[in-house]
Amino acid sequence: MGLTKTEIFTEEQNKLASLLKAMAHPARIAILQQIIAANACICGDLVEELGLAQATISQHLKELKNAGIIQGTIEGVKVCYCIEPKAWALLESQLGNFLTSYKKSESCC
Amino acid sequence: MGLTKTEIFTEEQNKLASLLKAMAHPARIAILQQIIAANACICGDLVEELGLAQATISQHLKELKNAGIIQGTIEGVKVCYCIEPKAWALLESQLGNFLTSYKKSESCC
DNA sequence: ATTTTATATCGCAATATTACGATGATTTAA
DNA sequence: TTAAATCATCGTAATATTGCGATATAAAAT
Repeated sequence: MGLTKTEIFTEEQNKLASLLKAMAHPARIAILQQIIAANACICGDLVEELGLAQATISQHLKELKNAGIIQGTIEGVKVCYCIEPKAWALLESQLGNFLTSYKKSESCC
Repeated sequence: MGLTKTEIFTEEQNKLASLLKAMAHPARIAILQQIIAANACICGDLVEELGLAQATISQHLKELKNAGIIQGTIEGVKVCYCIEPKAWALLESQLGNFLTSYKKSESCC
């Protein structure tokens, strides 16, 4: 085996899982934080900021792109990355709903 | 290789990543939703609700437990699972901070 | 004591992830 | 045209994940 049975879950569950999966790595969290902190497109100075090889960073960026969380535009020799506002909004709403759906109750272990 | 270089990231980045990773699977999202929807401990009727084998569900529950997101208490023959309020609160605050740190700006691609 | 019920663990096969060196592609500079 | 800079992709090794049957464990019922 080794492959997730996506058929048995809802569209929403699968989508949320894939967004979370894309973020579920410290390097990718760091990348997103840098992009957000720059408050603009970041032209991959990420290799120097993080301590990972260029190929590795590129791969992480690809995963974030595939998940639709970021987008990259070619700017001369460089490529500028920024947050995809739609995906981020989806994440905020879906995750927000999910997280706030739990209310601490006393009738529990 | 194949193993994450946790040393080069902050404690917070690693912690958030591990929490996200634990949730980043449709089955585990479904499990959490069921636990939350029950608004109480759920005594593993999960095997019938989801379409996965008992061994698989047990494994997913273990991962959620290892991440500290849920806790299980033995109740006779059954085991009752519920959300770990502390972990959930951490998730809400950390993820909340992270998600709201991005403000859609126009100076972007 | 034995059986039933509910859950956990083991072992395995298939696949996915992580990391990186090497190489390729593309645009600007010389 | 050639060289430099920047990023993507390929190939590969190490490790992790997913799923499940088989089996183990432990409490309750008989």
